[in-house]
Amino acid sequence: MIQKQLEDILKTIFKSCDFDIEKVTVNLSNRPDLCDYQCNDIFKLSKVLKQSPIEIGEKIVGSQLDIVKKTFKKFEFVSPGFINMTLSDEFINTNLSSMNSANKYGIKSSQKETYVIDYGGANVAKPLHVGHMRTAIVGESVKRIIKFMGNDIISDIHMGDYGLQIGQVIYGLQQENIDLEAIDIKVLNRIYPQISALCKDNEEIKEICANITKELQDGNEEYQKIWQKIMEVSKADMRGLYDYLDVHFDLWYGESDAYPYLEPVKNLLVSKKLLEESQGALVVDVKKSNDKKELPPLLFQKSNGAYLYASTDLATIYQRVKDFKPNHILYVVDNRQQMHFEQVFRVADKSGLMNYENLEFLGYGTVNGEDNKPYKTRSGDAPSLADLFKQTKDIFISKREENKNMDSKDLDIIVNAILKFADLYNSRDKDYIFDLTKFSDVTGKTGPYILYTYLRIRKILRELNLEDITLNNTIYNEIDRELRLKILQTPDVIESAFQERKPSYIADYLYDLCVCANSFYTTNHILDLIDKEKQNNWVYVLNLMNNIIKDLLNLLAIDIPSKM
RNA sequence: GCGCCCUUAGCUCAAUUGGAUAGAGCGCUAGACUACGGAUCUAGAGGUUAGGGGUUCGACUCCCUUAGGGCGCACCA
Repeated sequence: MIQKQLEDILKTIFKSCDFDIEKVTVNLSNRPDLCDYQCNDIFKLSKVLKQSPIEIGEKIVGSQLDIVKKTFKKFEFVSPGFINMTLSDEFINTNLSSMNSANKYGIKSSQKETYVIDYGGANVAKPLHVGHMRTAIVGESVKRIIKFMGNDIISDIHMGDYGLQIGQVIYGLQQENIDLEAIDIKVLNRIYPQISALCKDNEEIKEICANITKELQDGNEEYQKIWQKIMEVSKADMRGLYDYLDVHFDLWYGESDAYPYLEPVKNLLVSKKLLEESQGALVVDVKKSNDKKELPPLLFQKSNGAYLYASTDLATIYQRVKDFKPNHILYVVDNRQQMHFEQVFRVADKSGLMNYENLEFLGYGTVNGEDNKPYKTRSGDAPSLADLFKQTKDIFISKREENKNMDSKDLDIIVNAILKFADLYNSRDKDYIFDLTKFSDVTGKTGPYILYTYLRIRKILRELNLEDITLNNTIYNEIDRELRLKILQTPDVIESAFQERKPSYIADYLYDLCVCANSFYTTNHILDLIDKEKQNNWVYVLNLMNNIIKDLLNLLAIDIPSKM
């Protein structure tokens, strides 16, 4: 919240110079050699006031207010229109200690709101792959960030559990005469790809599978029994994988849970006169006059009476509104579904279910291999998550002889750190290249590097008594100052990660913080310091920093091993 | 064909949403310790931000255009 504080201070100064301005923006400096923070609003102000930037700037910088002396070591105007701010030691340290004593580093949650977040999106009876890992990792982090900001958030895995793939699997099971009791995850993982491939070039079988699906949805008892069993087996398997990733859902709902709400939604659409018939199907028009390209209508009900993805998504919104009255619903889904959600959101808005702006599409990019195509194993399949975890572990172990003797729990934590940090430091909405060897390195921008930094600092802190440590107003050297300034950014970083729904801001910042920490560590010895006051101050700062690292890692759902 | 997204150092990515000299990691080169954990740190080289035009005090960022790539275009999810 440093930026906000500085903005308020600047506003006061502007006012005292008779420059009445509604909003002042302060940014982190992009010239750290010149200043810590900067304000670029003079240009805008000069346009409004029709005065030269220099005139305005000089006047502001010349302000004799007490707060200026207190806050800044240097407060300068630089042509053509920058206000450069270098913070005073007092200001830095005061803020550090209030961060240390405040709950959540002094972040004030705005008004508390209720969110529903939809991520995971696993399909029952289909093996999970890297794509599912991405939504799980991103979604879990976004969820934790929103919760950290003081909101209520309900997470829903929203499984694909009632679609065509179920019909396909039931068909496959019947073909092979597999008993209910014999259905296990191995069978499912084998059958789905088999039948799915078969359907691609056999219309007849596809038709049969579609019919089975329809009958299942209509309540066919035999199919319901098989479906129950598939659900049971599949969910148990998913749970294992998600637990390993430390990803947890409040609700394990799926499409099937939305079925009871299809009728009410249909009635709603009818009452609003939105439903039209088109080629035997029921659709909702979603065109807008300013669309560059005509958006196809949302297909609500097939000509054979069956419901689709879009219809259950609407029904799910209906259900969520009824159960939780959320202010926001967030969807962490593949970028390729953008158009689908655009249709759904428009219909939700038109029908009065939920406002368009409160439905957020958080698309994520594809996980690609080194050829820049979706990540596949050498055999050409999408690798299963379980295999991926094992492979990551093996690669990490192979990095160093000592790793062979590591505690297996610690190894699992590190595997998580490797995969999550690599995923999250990339922008959510962009594709990224999946390179396990690189990700599991301990040097460079990786999860292990962060963990290593944390652990070596912790080692020092454990040697010392942390009670009664205090902070005075001294900053001892350049790297010390750099570290303290870096730490001050924490609340601003969390805030913007929340606003943009971008965990990558946190991952990026964590890395910067650790670089600072390591640099500090090599320059300044602590344990053998004779100057106890200095030691006391540094321990205070490092302790605060490590608490921050731990909390930020937690926002990325990354845990800390006992040692590495 | 139409629409959306992308193209930044050899490779993988940033750039606080229009600000100053475009930053990191890997790789490469050269350094620093009898180690509070060297799985570290300090330097250096490396760029016409795909090409061209425009908007303005100022453009990787906005607009137009050309080229290349990815994705999507109603009875799958």
